[in-house]
Amino acid sequence: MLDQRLLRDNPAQIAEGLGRRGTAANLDDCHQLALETRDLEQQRSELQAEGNRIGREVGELIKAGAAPGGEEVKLLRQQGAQIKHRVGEIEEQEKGLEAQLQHQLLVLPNLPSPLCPTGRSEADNVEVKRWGTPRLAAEGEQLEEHWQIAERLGIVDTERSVRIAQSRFVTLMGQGARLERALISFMLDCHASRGYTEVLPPILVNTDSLTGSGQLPKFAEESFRCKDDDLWLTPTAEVPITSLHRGEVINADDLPLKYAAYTPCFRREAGSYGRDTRGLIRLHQFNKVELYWFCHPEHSEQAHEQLTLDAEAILEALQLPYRRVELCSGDLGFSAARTYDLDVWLAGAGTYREISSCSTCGDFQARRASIRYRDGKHTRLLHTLNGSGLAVGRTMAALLEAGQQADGSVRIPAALVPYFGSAWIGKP
RNA sequence: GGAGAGGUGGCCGAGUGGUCGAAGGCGCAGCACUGGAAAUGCUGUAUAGGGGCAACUCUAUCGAGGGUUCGAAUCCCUCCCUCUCCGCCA
Repeated sequence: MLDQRLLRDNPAQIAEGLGRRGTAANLDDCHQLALETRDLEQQRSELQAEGNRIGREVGELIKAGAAPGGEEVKLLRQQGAQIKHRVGEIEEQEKGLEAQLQHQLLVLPNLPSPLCPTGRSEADNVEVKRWGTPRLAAEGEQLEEHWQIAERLGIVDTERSVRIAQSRFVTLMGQGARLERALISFMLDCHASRGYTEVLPPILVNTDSLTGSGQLPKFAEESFRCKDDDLWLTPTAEVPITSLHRGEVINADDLPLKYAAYTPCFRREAGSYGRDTRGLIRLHQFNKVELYWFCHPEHSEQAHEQLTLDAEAILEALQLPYRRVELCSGDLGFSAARTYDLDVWLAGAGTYREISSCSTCGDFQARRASIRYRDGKHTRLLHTLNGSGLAVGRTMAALLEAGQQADGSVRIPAALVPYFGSAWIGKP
């Protein structure tokens, strides 16, 4: 959520930031609302001060021996009642405006960081780094896509998953299931050794949690909902982890807090009909290990670099070639101020594919979720950062395509062997 | 699901209508004492919002919302949450 004070004092700055995102918003309305709300608050608090004074006076008079029913007291009572009435009226107005303002603010996205390159769409994103050598088909070699490999090896059952649930769900079988589990453990261990605290949070989350991280109110149609319970299936561990400290004040000395959380993630993928219909790329349910930092505002830029490096460490350990792309202002997610996407090389498909998205959200989520740190006498909003480390299904896809052999088997990278228990899948 | 108890400041805990944002204690910070420390003493120590260059000041907040009253932590209503016991259950 954006700062109300900034909205009152400098709406032009907000307009400029939203403009860079390509978001057109009726800020005039919003700005006006913020000013009116403040004015009403002023009026109200003056009246309340007057009312408090009268109340105190009545108390003193009675204590000093005045008759509780006497003229003097009676007059004050009438005044008090009058003020109370007016306060009530103003409060009602104020509540209405406040609700409107809140509603408008909650659907405004974060402002891009000054460091974020300006651009309109994906096409304007900036590649900042490449690692590894993408595997290309050798002469006469036909590289398969991961879903072909998986089907052939019998490690993913798509058809029966439709029976169990519906399309865009998969069931992993045998070595497929084992590989997924191995990847999760491997990633968590890796991050733990780099200073992250492992977290296994609830994956049903309440409305406040989704609002805190920015998924609600604007993107309700993206999440699965248990409508009898005010609970939703979490679309990413970012949601429960943000709320892990919702409403808290954290000692500056304890920052940064670094968490690595494995959760299944659930997304309705509304409006993606026909895209990535095969394989492990786009599912209603998928596994992800998420990295999350709560940090001091002064350190968040550096933290963003570090978090991204920590995600990249997994790709490098698995010897998966990737590129790092900085998203332009027009391609940023709702809560992000700045984002690096990591795209892994899919050898069979012959393309780079997003496998991680590492964002700094500045104080945007912290304001929504009221997460502050104590710095001496003051409490201030801290900064939150998140990034996939990594999306597990897509990692498996990349591994299958990268490790495929002429004999139809798949070679497993050395780092994963202790977890997977074998260096091969489907070795005859 | 059934029965009961309870929600007050960082924590413990007092407070049943009137200068109560809230006694007391613990914790924490500063100062004094000390060669240094402990112990002791003194002082300070919530959050949010508004106004002010600032000192400061006003308002709100005792789980949440509503009501009674000139005045509510305290009385009334509704809701939420936590804990204990029983039942069921991985």
